[in-house]
Amino acid sequence: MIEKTCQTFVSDCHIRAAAELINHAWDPVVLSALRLGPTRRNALLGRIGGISDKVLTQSLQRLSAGGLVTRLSTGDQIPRRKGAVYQLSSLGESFANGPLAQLAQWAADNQADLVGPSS
Amino acid sequence: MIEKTCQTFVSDCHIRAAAELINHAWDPVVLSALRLGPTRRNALLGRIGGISDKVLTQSLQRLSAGGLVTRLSTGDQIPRRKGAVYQLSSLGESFANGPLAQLAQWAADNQADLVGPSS
DNA sequence: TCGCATTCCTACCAATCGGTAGGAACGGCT
DNA sequence: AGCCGTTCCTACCGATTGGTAGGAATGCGA
Repeated sequence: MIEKTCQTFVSDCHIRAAAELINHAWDPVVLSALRLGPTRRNALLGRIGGISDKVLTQSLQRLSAGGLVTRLSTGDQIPRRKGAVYQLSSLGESFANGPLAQLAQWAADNQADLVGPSS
Repeated sequence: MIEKTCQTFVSDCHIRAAAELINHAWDPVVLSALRLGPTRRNALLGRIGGISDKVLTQSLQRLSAGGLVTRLSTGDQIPRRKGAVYQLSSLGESFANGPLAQLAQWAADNQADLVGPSS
């Protein structure tokens, strides 16, 4: 999908690559929440208000597969462990502290001018 | 939806507001394409490869409703005019040249480390 | 006046996303 | 051993997204 669209509009085809990282509603929020440091799943559920159990799991899986988030199994690699901890990878950190932080900053600055669908 | 989730994780709830602007796959691409200047609909269709007619229309409507894009009716306000031209509003320009450009830049810099779903 | 390109809309359709509900595997505690 | 909290999965559901196809309205040129 990406390769094909890159034949035109070459200079900005990176936008599509980056957009896929944040195309899911909760992914940016999860990444932002992880900026506060390594966090357990359940702590994320509480810190992020309104996210459902399943979606958080899927989001973490997506972000892990994309290399933005690392799962620290406290003991071994067996899933469904209790003490699993998620943290930003170096790539995820550069993303969350870079463009994502800029995005949030811009939204904060232009809050008054934003016409959200729910306001 | 936003108001409720903002009760927790307040400092970064702006991320959700900003995320809604780019939650649709093609919106960031359209905004990027408009950075090159006021463009007619059909020119956008050609410049952006792979986007469908309907989706571009919807994207432009969304972005216009959000105040990021302005539609310049060459003559009057009647829709379905031939010479309609779209351009970034000042808000859209600050968004496209700010966080969106940063996003693209980051994606270009980290291109090698990105594991896209289609690669 | 007759096409023709352009803009935009309206069905449909498949795929996906987020949500709820229920349950399974694992660890910790008593 | 028994119970509970945590992590994660599955099955279903409604809503939304993006795509295709077809058509309507407008303006332009032959």
